Amino acid sequence: MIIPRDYFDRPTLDVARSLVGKYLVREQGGRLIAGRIIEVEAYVGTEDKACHASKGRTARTDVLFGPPGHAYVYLCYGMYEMLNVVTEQEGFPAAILLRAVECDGRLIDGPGRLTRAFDIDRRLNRCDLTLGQSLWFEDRGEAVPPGWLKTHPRIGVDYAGEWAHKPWRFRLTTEASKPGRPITKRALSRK
DNA sequence: TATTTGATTCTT
DNA sequence: AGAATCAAATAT
Repeated sequence: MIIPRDYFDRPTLDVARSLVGKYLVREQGGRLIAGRIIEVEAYVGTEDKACHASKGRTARTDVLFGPPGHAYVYLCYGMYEMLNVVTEQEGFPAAILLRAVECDGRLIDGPGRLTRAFDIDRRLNRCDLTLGQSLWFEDRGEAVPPGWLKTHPRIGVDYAGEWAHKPWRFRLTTEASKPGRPITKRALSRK
């Protein structure tokens, strides 16, 4: 089921939590690629100093103030495209950064790697992500086991003072990163 | 108009 | 620890 607009028209932290375990799907020229969402970060309102909207409504941040369910894609560090989905009602700027997905058993870990793997760039900025065209989210009915969703501080936002400490990063514990599975010689030689 | 700075990743 | 690389924000 394609995730509809009203799903994103809710408190951003709620959306972020529930988005983990859902799927990000990319379609272009007949090629379809889908990844289970493993890690996201929430950016909430003008008060949140880590949120780009804290600088006010500019040409760049305008989309954050718009209706939910649209893409906010921007260039970071001159080389990496960052994919976000806008949340909450029109007029309230907030979004969720997609940081990691699991694709065919492979972990694509890092927002820049994710957009590269899915061939996402600024051409998709302001795109409607609820139409099932080019890029959308799917609920495939896979429940996240209780206790497997962990919160952490957001990454790379030290400049945001107090706001940098908020546990607004959400990550799903995966088989690969599960504790209690020490690497053995046998595992290493297995390949 | 000039300089600084990132919601990062890769190499040394 | 530093480079790559550039648009947006900030300083001048």
